Amino acid sequence: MRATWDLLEKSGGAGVRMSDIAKAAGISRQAVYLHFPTRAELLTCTARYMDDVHKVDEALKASRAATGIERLDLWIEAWGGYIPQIHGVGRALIAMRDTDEAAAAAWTDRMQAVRHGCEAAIRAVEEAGRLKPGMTPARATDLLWALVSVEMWEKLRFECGWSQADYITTLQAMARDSLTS
Amino acid sequence: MRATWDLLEKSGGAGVRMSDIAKAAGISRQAVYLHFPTRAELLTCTARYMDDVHKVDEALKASRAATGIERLDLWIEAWGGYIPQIHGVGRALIAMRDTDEAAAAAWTDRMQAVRHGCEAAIRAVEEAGRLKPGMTPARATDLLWALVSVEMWEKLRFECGWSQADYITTLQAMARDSLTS
DNA sequence: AGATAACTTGACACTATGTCAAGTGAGAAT
DNA sequence: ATTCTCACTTGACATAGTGTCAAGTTATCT
Repeated sequence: MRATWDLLEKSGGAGVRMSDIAKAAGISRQAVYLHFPTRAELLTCTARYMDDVHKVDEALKASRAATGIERLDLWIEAWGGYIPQIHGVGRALIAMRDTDEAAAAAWTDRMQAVRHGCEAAIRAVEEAGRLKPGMTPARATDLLWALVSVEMWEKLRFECGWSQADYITTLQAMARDSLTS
Repeated sequence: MRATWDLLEKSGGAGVRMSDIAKAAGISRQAVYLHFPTRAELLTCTARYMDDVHKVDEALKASRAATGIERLDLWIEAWGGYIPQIHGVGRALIAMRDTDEAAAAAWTDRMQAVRHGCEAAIRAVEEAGRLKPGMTPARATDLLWALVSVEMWEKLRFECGWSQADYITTLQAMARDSLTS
């Protein structure tokens, strides 16, 4: 899992084969399959392992403590700050989605967790009476979720050349402008 | 190209092999290579063919005639309305990006054209003096471009279950709220 | 009658994942 | 001291899809 992590981080998630991972781990390609039945499984286990090492729960604690619009800001900062760290594995999983059922399910599952974070942030805004008029919580959650997606981050960060700091502050502003009053 | 189009439209862009396309076109798999050297080439030619058939230029003409914020609205409506039609081919090209250099270049090229549309729309807003304070044209273009990306459309349309009409009106509102004053 | 273009069939190379079988070497159990 | 077990090794193979190549067929044009 460490080898997978390193390689995917280095490559940005593309072009990493089972044989590359095996070589990096110092074992034979076949030996990898003694631990993980498929590539998809190796990837998802690696993702979970990274969550543990990064102590994701703790990192998101700060945003959970806040209320109202501040909670929205902190959520974007927390999750948006985590994206770069999981980007390699995420990219690899996203690429496998089209052909591999298990990879699709694993990624959907992870993104569902992110969605719950978005939902909670929007609920905090609503409870503070600051949800934009005409906007339902469900719709606001959808929009926020799409806004903080890995694909959006990739686009702004790499294709548009934004810095990570720009990404965070601009997305915070955009969420505030379009979801709150 | 017609067979490719049909199959990709039906499948949503995944799981369409050269042999499927050949069969649908009523020729042998190898014969496809007499017309298109690679899968990537077939896909990009099909995309261009679709642009021709759909008369994209004409469809975007309405938005080009408008000014100010109306132009932004019309641009989102025009391009956003075209996404469903090219989605199959787009999806297939996006999926190939990671492994195929040519596919990556072809898709980037197409998206660059969309970017120019975004740029023009933002310029119209700026010329009307309605660009959000603190927002540069470049940054606004980046944001609009990311907002109207195919990936964002897929997420809202399929993963969130929005209707096409919802997608258009909500994105228009979002762009207005976050990019204009 | 012959040339040409658009095919056909069949075989093959390549890449990557995943499987299988037989063997090896180190440490634990007895 | 022997045997057992486990984590590995090597090598071969199946499968799926793309792309290539060679040889043959068929309709049409000259």
